[in-house]
Amino acid sequence: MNDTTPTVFIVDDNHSVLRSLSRLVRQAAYTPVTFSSADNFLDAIAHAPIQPACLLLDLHLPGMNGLEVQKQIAAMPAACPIVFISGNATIPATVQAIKNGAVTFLAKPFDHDDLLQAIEEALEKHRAQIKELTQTGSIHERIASLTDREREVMAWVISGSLNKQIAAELGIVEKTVKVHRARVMEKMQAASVAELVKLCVTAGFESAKA
Amino acid sequence: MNDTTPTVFIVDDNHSVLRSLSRLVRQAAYTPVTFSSADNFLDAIAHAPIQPACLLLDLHLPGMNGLEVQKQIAAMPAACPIVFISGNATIPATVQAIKNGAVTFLAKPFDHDDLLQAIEEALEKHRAQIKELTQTGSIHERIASLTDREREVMAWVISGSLNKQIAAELGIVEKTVKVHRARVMEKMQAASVAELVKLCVTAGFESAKA
DNA sequence: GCGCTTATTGGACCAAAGTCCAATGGTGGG
DNA sequence: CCCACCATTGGACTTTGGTCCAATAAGCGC
Repeated sequence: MNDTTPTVFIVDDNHSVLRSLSRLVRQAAYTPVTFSSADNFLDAIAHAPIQPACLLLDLHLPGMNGLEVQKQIAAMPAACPIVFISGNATIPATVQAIKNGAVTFLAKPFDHDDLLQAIEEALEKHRAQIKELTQTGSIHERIASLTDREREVMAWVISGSLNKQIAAELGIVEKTVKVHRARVMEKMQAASVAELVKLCVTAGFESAKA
Repeated sequence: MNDTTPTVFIVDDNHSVLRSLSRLVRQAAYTPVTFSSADNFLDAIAHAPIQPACLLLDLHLPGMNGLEVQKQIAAMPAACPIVFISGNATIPATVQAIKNGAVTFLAKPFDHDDLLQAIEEALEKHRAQIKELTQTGSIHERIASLTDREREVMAWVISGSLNKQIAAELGIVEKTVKVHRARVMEKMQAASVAELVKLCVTAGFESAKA
């Protein structure tokens, strides 16, 4: 699993389809990994390391609908983008799939170039997703390293409150606020209030304000 | 045009379709406004006031494709959400429509409830869009009221730079930076650097940093 | 109990930011 | 030519923030 070629997961209950898709993917210099059922796939990726990948998913699967699979994958942190494939797709299903974030929906028979293009788009999307995730993840770690009091002080700081106002709000002395504030800046690795605010915005940390 | 009932634009080249859709919309307590060609519609909304609305658009139009219309509408500031309608839609067209932001894609024959639900979703989306727009619009106005120099100083301020650093960067004295800075805070109606940063973030104003 | 973390506060001090005052020079329009 | 706007700077002063030093007290796990 330590190769540099992106992984392309393929889930289809038809083995001959799996084989031909697999061959196409391999020829495009990707690493195909096939599954004949949704459950197998979900089990496999649940514990897999995060790396650029995408999923070619048949809409019609025995037992579990493709849209169901999509929903479950979307709930995972580093959810990989999905390219739907189906022989007899309906408009409503297509709409649902795309609205839920699928990269595209290919109706069989499809052009091979369309598939490769879709895969590339999906991989690019996943790369951006992973990058985003590692960044915000790092910020969340820093926020988690704060004590409750420090988080509380930070919430007031990024709301633009003065130290004395924060002190009054928390019922403590301004000096104490300064200490917490200094710890916050240190732990958050922010050199200025401006940077701190940006970190909190990208991490979705809400500011206080009574 | 000063009613409180949301407007539902309907564009279709088939007059009987227009009539029946119009009737449906009216029964749902919305105000239908019909157009038999895309050009007529585009002309009409180009100068129309901004208010909650949505568009029921036939994919197949004489002269201009529905997706083309979508593209042109998307380029407008307060673009209203689109609900596509088509009798013989293809999967690729559906994918494209949704990826470009359409609320949904209804294939004829469709359930009346589905249409009404789609309209409601589109209107809700537009309301949020308008709200967002008025907020960011107000911020953009304030940014526009700044002089070039003030904008420049603001870019450095929200990057977390100290006054003396900004001064060095712009080749001026710290005192001058203070003056510009004060003007920036006043014009931007920001009580603190934290607020200023948030305003710039929501407006998409990028911070400096060599 | 001892050590660790956390929250709290004090004092002294410096750097930075904000706020008044006032002034000069350039530029463009009426 | 005068006015309005803008960028620029100076001085004096207050407020605020940041940084050292150090200390006390509560809670918690081994």
